[in-house]
Amino acid sequence: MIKSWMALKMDVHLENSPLSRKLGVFVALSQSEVTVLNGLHQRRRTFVAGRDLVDQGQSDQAAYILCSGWACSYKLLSDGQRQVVDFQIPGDFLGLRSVLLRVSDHSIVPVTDIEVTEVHAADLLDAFAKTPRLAAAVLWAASRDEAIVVEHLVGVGRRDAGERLAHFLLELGTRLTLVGMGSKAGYACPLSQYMLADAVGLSAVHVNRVLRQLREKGLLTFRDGHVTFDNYAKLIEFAQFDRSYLDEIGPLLK
Amino acid sequence: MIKSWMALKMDVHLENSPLSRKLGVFVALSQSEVTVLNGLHQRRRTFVAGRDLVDQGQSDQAAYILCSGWACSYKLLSDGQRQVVDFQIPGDFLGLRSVLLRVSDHSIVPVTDIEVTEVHAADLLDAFAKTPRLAAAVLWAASRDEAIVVEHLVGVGRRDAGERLAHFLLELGTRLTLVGMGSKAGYACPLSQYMLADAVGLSAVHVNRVLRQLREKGLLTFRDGHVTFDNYAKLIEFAQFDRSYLDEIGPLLK
DNA sequence: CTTAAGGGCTGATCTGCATCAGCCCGGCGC
DNA sequence: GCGCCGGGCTGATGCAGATCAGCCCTTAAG
Repeated sequence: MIKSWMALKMDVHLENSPLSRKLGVFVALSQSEVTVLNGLHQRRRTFVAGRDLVDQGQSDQAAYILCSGWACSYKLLSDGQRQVVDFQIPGDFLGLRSVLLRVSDHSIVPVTDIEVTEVHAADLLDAFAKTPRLAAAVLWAASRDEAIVVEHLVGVGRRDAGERLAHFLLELGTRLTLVGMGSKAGYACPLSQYMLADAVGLSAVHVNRVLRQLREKGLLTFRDGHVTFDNYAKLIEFAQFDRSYLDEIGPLLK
Repeated sequence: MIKSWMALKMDVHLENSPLSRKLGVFVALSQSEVTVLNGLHQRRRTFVAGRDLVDQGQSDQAAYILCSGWACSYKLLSDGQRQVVDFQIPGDFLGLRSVLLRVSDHSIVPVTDIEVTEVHAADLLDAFAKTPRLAAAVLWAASRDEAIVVEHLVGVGRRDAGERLAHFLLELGTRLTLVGMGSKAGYACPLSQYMLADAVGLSAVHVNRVLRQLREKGLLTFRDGHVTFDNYAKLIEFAQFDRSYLDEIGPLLK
């Protein structure tokens, strides 16, 4: 059986990559802009699940655009604890920050086998010079990434386990929907409960229990690599989810 | 008595603003670059402590550079809980993200009376066009802000109360030192224990207890608006503090 | 066929932190 | 003078979630 979160792997048309799809939701990209964008998708590479791509403390000038599969950026503490900062899905950048800060402050590991395209700092600057609107769009994407981390911080700091998990899974669903990999019904999700635990700052045991509660409340089901929203409206209400930070676009791009 | 965190207020020379001082730690700014940078410090404004500057959900195109005083960016949950995302000190940007995302996803309130200069998106783009190195420097500053939020997330998600507080106060100390407002001995700090609590995701009561423990362990003292590092080396060890995310500079600027 | 490893799931117990309740002190308006 | 309010500080109690210890199932390797 082909895992559906890999479906795009067989079917990436450059004209409609997840990145241009994501950006295209907000900016009507002109033909030339799409061309420049596609020009970034040159050096194609693949990585296998589980083997780190970037290591904390490593110097590396390259960033990547994720084309298919899921990745995970995390930080390791010296006592072995792990905090997942964010998961990346197709259309997201990997390690953009490592290009700016000399030392990567986090590690990145593919959750599934992934396909990426390598982007050097120079390529990006070139592209920006050609189409300023694209520069603004990428800057917007980076700001959105920061907003996601901020929302994540709020969840971990101030929401209880149930709300936190629900909010997190809703956010992923919204992001996936924007690139055509999810809907209000649910989405394919390759995360283990352990990874989920490291993301929301709980123990895996507790994640398991809370998922059961969410299921029993008829809100969502997390099973066999699939998230099902059993009652989308009630879930949004329960998690106090406000999606505006994910798809609002600023004045620079209007 | 003049509160020392306001000292700069009386003494801001444009040639040596906190922002250029911060950026200058890493990039040798040329005379013309400093001139462009100072050109940003035109529309000067002041705000009084406690009155919100930017409100969650508000549309606002202006960003600010903080010249003197402290500010605080936070998010409010509908049940009244508050999560402080970060404190801003002189040399930091306020609301840069609000310029890119149409709706501000957070609120900003001055902790003390503050002085800022207003920066419109257009000014910034102008400045970038004039000196690309400055653009890279500002981009670096934005990335650093994101790294700070990420580190904050790790603290809230995976560090216990003591480490978390110690790490947080150490980080503030390092940032203040870079703009000449702190040292390894300590710094003036206008935060109440309540604000601290909202930042590290604890209750004010517990913050109070943990501060006592840190004091009794001879690590640091938080009293009368002043943080004193009683044993800097031991504190860094205790909090597992690694400052590299605050002052490393990337290949783009070398 | 056997074994081992990873993931899901569960009950029992323990603990870090929240919550509630209250006191003390200094500054400020009346 | 008084009362009030914000901030610091403390003890008692309760609970959310960690930890420990285990069982089950599926997959893959030997």
